[in-house]
Amino acid sequence: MLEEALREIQRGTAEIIDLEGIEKLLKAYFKEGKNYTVKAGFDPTAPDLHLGHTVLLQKLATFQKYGAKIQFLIGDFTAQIGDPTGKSVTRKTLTQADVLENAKSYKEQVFKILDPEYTEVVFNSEWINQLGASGMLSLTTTFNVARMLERDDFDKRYKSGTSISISEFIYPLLQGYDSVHLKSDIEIGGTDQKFNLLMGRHMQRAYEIGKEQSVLMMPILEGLDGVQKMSKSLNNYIGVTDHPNDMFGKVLSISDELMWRYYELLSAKALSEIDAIKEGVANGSLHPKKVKEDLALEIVERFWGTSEAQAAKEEFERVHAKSEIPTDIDTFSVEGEIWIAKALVDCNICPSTSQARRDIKQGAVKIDQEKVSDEQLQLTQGEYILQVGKRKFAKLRVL
RNA sequence: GGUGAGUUAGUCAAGUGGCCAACGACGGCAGACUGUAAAUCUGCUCCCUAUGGGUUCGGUGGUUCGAAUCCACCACUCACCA
Repeated sequence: MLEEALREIQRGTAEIIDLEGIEKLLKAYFKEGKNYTVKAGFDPTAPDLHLGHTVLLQKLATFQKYGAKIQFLIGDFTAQIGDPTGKSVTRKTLTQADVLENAKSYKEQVFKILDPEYTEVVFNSEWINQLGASGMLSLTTTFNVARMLERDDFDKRYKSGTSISISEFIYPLLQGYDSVHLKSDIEIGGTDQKFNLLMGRHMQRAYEIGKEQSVLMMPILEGLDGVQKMSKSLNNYIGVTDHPNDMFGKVLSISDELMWRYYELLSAKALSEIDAIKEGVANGSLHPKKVKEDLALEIVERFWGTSEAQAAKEEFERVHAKSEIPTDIDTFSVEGEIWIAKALVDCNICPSTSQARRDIKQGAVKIDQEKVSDEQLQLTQGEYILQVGKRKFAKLRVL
C-alpha cells in the first residue's frame, strides 16, 4: 500500500525535494491514520482552468486518496502584485474587484476534480493584510537582494536591463510566508515555481515553526503548439469548460510527439499501459490517430461524461472525416439581399470585409459545400451554410 | 537630480524628407499534400463594395509643396553617474 502510494505520488513529477519527508507522512497516515496538509497556490488572474492547471489538480487528487488535506490557496493578495515568474516584463496589477470575481469562478471549477470534503479553500489576503508594516518589514529581513537576484528570471531581466519592480521581490517572500501561516507539510507547484516553493522552506525555517515542507514539482504542460506552455494569453489551451466538440478537436490537433506528453501528464492510464501503446505504435499494430482519439475521448469523458464524449467523437468524424456540416452551428438572419463579404463578417466568421475578400480570392469560402469564386456575389432570399476554411461555419437566413 | 540611448503593425525588428501601408523574421489565416498530426511547398496578413479612398510609425504642436524620418514640449523605458 505504501509502495503503491509512493509510486502514484511520484508519477510524472519533475522533481521532489525531501522525498523522505513525504514518505514519513505517508507512513504516519497508514499506521495511525494521521492526516497531513498539502498546499497549492493559484493566482486568480486567469479564472478559467485549462488542462495545464489540471496536471496539478490531479496530483492533489492523488494526495487526497492517501490522507492529505488540501490547502487550496487563492493568492488574492499576491495576485495584486503579479507573480514575476517567467515574465520578461513587470506585470500589470489587478484591482481588488477583478481578483474577487476571478476567485469566485475558480472555486466553481476546481471541485470537478478535487474532493471538497478534504479541501480547504483559503485566501492569503486574510493573513497578509494582518501583517502590517512591521510584520512586512521583518519578513523582508529574512532574505537579501543578492540571493533574490540569483533567481533565473530576475537575473536575466537585471542583466538585460529590463525593469524589475521592488514589489516583485515581495512576491516570493509572501508566498513563502503563506507556508508559515498554513504550516504546510508539502507544497506542490510547477517547475517554474521552484524558487517560490523553496522560499516556503526558507520561511518556515526562519520563523521556526518546527517543520520544513517537502516540495513536489510537476512539469509544465505544453500548449497546443507543443512549444510554449499552455496558457490562456497565448491562446494555445484546452479549457475544462470548453465544449466537448472543441475539446475533442483540440486534442486531435496536437502533434504526435506532444500526444505522448499529454498521455504522461493527463491520462489516468497506468505507465505500463502507456508503454504498451507506445510499443504498438512503434511496431505498426496501432495507428497513431487511433491512439490520439483514445486520449481525446478519455479527456472529454473526464469533464463531460461518457455519452457527451462519444457524441463529440461522432461529430468529429462526421465533420472532418466525411467533411459534412456540423450539427449545431450558429444561425444568423438578415433582411434583404446581402453581399457575400458582408455576410461573412456579420456571421462572425471573418473579422473584416477585407479579410473576407482575401479568403474568397484564396478559395477558402464555401456556400453549401460549393466553393465561391465571385467576390461580388449577392445572396438573395434563402438559407445558406457559409464556411471559411475547415473549421468556421455559420448558417445564414436571408429574409 | 545629471548625462546619454530609445519608443515603428500581434511580437521581434529595418527604415533617418518624396519611390512608405512601411524590408525581413516569427506568429496567425488560407490553399496543396495528409491522419483537421508533424514536416514540406504556395499565397495572404490595417480598414473601406476598392485598378480607387481612408487612417497608421509613443502623445501634442510646429517646420515643409511633402514627415515614421527635421524641430519643440510632454509621457514612458533603459544605461551610466549621483
